Amino acid sequence: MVTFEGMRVFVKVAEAGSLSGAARLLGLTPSAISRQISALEDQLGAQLFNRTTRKIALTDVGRGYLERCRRILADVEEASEAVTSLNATPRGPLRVNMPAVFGRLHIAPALGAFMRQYPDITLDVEMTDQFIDPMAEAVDVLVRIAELKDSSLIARKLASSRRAIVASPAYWSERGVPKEPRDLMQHDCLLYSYLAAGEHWRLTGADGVEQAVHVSGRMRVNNVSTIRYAALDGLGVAMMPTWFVGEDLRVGRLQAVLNDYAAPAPPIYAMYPPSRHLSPKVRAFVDFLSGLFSPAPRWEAGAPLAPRARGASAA
Amino acid sequence: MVTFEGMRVFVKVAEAGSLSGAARLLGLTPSAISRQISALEDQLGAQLFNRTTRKIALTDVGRGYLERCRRILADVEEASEAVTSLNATPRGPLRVNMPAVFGRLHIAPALGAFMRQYPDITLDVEMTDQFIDPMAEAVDVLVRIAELKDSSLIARKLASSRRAIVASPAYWSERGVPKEPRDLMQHDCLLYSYLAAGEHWRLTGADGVEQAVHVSGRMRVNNVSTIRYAALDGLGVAMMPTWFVGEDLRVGRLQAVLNDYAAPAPPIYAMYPPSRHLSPKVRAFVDFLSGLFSPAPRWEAGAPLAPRARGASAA
DNA sequence: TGTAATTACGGGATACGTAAAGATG
DNA sequence: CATCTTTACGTATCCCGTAATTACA
Repeated sequence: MVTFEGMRVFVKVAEAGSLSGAARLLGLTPSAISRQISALEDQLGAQLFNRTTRKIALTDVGRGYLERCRRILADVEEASEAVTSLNATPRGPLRVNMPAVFGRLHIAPALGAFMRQYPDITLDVEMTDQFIDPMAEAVDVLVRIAELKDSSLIARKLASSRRAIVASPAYWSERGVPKEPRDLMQHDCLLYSYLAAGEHWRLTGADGVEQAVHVSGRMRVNNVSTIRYAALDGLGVAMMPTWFVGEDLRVGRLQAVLNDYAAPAPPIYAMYPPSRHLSPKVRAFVDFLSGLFSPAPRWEAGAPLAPRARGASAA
Repeated sequence: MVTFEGMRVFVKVAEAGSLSGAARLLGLTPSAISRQISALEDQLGAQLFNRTTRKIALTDVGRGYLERCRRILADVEEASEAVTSLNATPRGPLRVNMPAVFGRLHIAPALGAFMRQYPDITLDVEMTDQFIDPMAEAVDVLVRIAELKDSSLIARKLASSRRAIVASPAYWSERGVPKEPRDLMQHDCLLYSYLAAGEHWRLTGADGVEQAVHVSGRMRVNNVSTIRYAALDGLGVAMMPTWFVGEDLRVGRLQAVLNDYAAPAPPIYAMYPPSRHLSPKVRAFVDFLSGLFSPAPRWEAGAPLAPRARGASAA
């Protein structure tokens, strides 16, 4: 079958007017050029050049073929450049999927800046909390808050998070502030029923020892927003990710206790299909997300965490 | 550099929706397909497919490239077909060069039939008697009357010819008919000055013995037509190619003697540049010429050659 | 478990360069 | 005689198939 390289050689020979000249231009030997042209002529079943041992001249057929070849070679070049330039500046549809609450709180407010920075990107944001298959759903980037499990996706850590023990200032004033994890057993705790272990809160002390405190309360909810509202209402103590209640803590609507104890919280990841040639739009978005949470996520920024009330634990 | 074969594989994979499927369609192994796609992606510096081990899906870049590839491959195909179809039916400009006298006598009268048989051929007839370089002059076919000499051209013999000893019936009546070559020494011979050996006529008898007869006369001309007119006028004996005086002999304006002796005359050749792929228009014309003179050229067709007058050699 | 994609490895086809021959100005 | 085209020949490279690996349904 006729080959791209054969066409290029043919055009070069026609331009140079000789096989030897084309050979010099292409950095090959005349024999290689001769064979290329012969092969092309055989494949076409027609003579492209009239040749003597001294000179060559295009045939009528060759002249017509030359024009077509020039056009085709230009098209090939243009196609390659289209790909690489498409690849150079982020553009085109970008489909991202993120958890609803986290997305609304920490990503959505910044998307305007992203859209302004990359005017050729069309953003399609979907917020769902269940994990999805990015290949099947044609999603380019996935934001997930979860411990990394084996996956066929590339995961880039955007931020870490921790859980805080929070309640409203009114609640702490009324019920007292716990000094140690076990004090929580005396409190009305708001339980997150999505986790099976919802009734045990695990806290790791400064000494590295983890304690599991059995907590109880009158409300069990599978929805973090409901828990937050309950906490704001002074209905009890909640253990919530800092990314979720960071603003509440900063403005003092909620106050955190036992800040010397660490509670595990899954990090936030951006995930995307693996490929040796990462598309610029995906790279741009992931870089954008990464910058959003570095050097430190906003929810960890300086803010009053602890209640001012110093009352002892309630009776 | 990106290759047509790579493009074909890419399109097939996109159509099949899987590397394995494309491999089956193309009669190759999945590994070959995988490498082809990987190489294409490397050359373009961009990902064309999102892949898992189970399925592949075009990227946005790949979708765009696919369309361009389809277009390019169609153009390549069309260019090849244009060449082969152009090459299939004789068409286009055909430049032929032939000797003026021979052309006018034996080719020109038949060109009408040729033009009607090949309506797509544009004929450009040039009549010159000197040999030309078909490459330099952009001539496709050359008709020459000459002994074949080393040449870079393909020569196809169209017809053979011989020389005849002719004079007008009146001349033979007046001067008598020669019975043997040496009788010619007693005649007024019309000499052709183009040949250096014009003053010796070489005749080969039935026994294969060649005799060189020294002839003389009062006219020496470098132009066969002038010699013919002189012969018609009864001015003397001429040795002329049968293709030139065939008609005169047939109608009896001239009569030939010594018909048992053979005189050498160069054959008629069609010549054209060598090429492994002979263009149809050239083939058509050469075949046409060949048919024109076979099985026997008109000038050798049955005709009265010998003078009826049986008078002995003149004194 | 079966199928799909990828990678390592060995063998064969392809294409190059070198060298020589033929030819032309 | 210098240069251009073509062909023969040896070699290096490329590319394919086989087989093994990994991943996914």
